[in-house]
Amino acid sequence: MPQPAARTRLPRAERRAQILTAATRAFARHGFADTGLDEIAEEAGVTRVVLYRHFDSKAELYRTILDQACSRLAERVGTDDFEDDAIPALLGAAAEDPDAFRLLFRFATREREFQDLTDSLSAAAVTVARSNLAKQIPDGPWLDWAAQLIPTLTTDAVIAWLDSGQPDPDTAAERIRAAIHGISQAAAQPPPSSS
Amino acid sequence: MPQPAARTRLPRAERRAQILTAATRAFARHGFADTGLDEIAEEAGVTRVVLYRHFDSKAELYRTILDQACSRLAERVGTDDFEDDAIPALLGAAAEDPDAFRLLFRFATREREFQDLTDSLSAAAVTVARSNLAKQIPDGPWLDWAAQLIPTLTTDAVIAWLDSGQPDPDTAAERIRAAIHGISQAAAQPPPSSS
DNA sequence: ACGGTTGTATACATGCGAGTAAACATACGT
DNA sequence: ACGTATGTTTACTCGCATGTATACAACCGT
Repeated sequence: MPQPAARTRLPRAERRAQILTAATRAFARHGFADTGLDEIAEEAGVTRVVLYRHFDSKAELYRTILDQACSRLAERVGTDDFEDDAIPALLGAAAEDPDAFRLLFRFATREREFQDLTDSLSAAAVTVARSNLAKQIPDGPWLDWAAQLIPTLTTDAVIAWLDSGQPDPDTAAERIRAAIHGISQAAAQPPPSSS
Repeated sequence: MPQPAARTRLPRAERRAQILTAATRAFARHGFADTGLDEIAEEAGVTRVVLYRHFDSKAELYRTILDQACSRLAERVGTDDFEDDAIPALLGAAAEDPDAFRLLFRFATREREFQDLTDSLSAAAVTVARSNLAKQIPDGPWLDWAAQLIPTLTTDAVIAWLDSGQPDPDTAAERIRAAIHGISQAAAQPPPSSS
């Protein structure tokens, strides 16, 4: 039997879970629009028909994945405020499910149809960053600049950390913190006295 | 005449150019897949049919835009090496055509069908960053990390600069440079001797 | 005033991926 | 051994955005 890959026939709940992880992996490569159902089915080692026995549509499957990812993230990092240990928490979440993290921050945040799911997240991040920076940076474009840049820098740094093989998380947290500090320092430079 | 918007009837070449800029604006909002032809047509103040009198397909239109954007970028920044004035050059290019810049770095780099157009660009950026960092950072995951992160940080910083209203470009260049420096410093920290 | 160019309107063609249906196959619990 | 749950196969339907065809309208140079 040259088919050692997938053990067929899982109980419903497990199959569902397995489809979710497989789909997350598949979507994490090219996002929603550029990932076909057949691709997902193949990734799960299953026929396209089976997908529909567990999810009503491609969109519902995707939303389920995104919901789950957001929930887990909120669970680890906290919704409202970003404590001092937010970065280690973020790294933890990313390490726990790298595909979900990549999917969320590399693709989902840019996808029209699903921005309702990610907007609150992003907006919150920017707001928090902004309020943290407000102590050091006067109101104006440079505050906007830093407040927008820092959240994306953070998630990009985490993704780069994943891509580079997840070296020591404590060091990573330290360095990401330093990078963020670098930005806020840069933005807090002596007022743009020009020349 | 309740139609003050678009002056109709342009000579062919100008119409083509106008379509290109309008399409760039439209695509820059949600990328290739999530932007319909009707949206583009409306943005150009023209019927969908007219688009096809100038371009064979949506894909060809998109590739034309991307080609142009890449060319202009290369023209300003240089293909091979990143001189010291690369950042001001990048800011200049972004200011000259913000939509194209956003389109290129926020969407096109993540779109499956067009990665052939952007991959060389991205790959070059990472390589250059890497060689620049190699002086300060030993080979290993942290070098990978910084080499991947710095290019994306740079383009994200430029986009954030655009979004915040393009305050003084010289200051911006300075601050982006500082942010980059921050990353490379962070990555060059004393070897991960760990706790 | 005429011929070509540019644009409009409208209706249609087409393809592709999502989604459905129905018949068959086989593991698994009991 | 039997019935149910799970999965496969195959062959569909369907919607929708892309792409096309045709006839009409108006501007523009000469």
